[in-house]
Amino acid sequence: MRKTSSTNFINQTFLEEKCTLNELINLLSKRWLTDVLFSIEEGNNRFSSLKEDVKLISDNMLANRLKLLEQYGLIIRVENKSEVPYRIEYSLTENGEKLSEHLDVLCKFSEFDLKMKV
Amino acid sequence: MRKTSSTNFINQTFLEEKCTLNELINLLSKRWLTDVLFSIEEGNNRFSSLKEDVKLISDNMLANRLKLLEQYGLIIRVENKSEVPYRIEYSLTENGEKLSEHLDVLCKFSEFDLKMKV
DNA sequence: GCAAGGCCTTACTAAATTGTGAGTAACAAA
DNA sequence: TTTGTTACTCACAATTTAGTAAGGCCTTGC
Repeated sequence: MRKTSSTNFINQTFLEEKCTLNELINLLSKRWLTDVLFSIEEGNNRFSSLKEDVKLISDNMLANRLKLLEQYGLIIRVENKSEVPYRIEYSLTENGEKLSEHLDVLCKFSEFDLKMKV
Repeated sequence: MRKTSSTNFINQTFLEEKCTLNELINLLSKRWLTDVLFSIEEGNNRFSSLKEDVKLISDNMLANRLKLLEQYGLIIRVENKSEVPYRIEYSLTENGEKLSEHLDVLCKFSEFDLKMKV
């Protein structure tokens, strides 16, 4: 739970209200989040296959990042409770795909142009 | 100082090595950093004018973000010690401008397409 | 000589994020 | 009836990041 009276919170809110880019970057900066997004895009559409594909991620983090991605409308979660065995599928929304394309561009930039830290 | 033996550090390193995008996002996610970049782009090229323009930022943070931006080759710092009064100027590098353009695109995406948190 | 302005640095504290380990609910197969 | 699978949840500890307050160094103006 965040402490809404802290300077930390106030400053973040100030920046997010000034420009939505700050909110997007805040989201993207959550560890594993973009990796989960890309993994879903590559066809890993179940909790278990994501966990296998995104190496080193914990259950806790995976569940949390999936929830965030869903809240922001970047992925959708579909329950197939009738199926046996019990099965839930994730897939990118249109916005999720758009974002992924933007990230590809940024990725190329970082790969070829950004001078990395020493 | 970071503790290089922690899982936290190991995981971050793993992700950055897997894809440089993660390193870029880590950089961008430092609070105030993109705002400082944009402020320099808009012509605020001195410590004091940046401090005035990027509201609520502290000296400490501003100095740190300037250092980071310089390390990553996104801005350059020029000392004009001969000038009176003593004067230091910051400006974007070519890469800094490229990045700024990429961020503009992302900003539009976040503004028009991203569903924000409730 | 002393205060003021510009550009930081440092030590410290507060708060946020990430990781760990255990546990849950629903269903099925042995 | 115990065990296994899938998809999580929760409390807590470890780590990292951000903010605060004070001070330092250099130059100029009075």
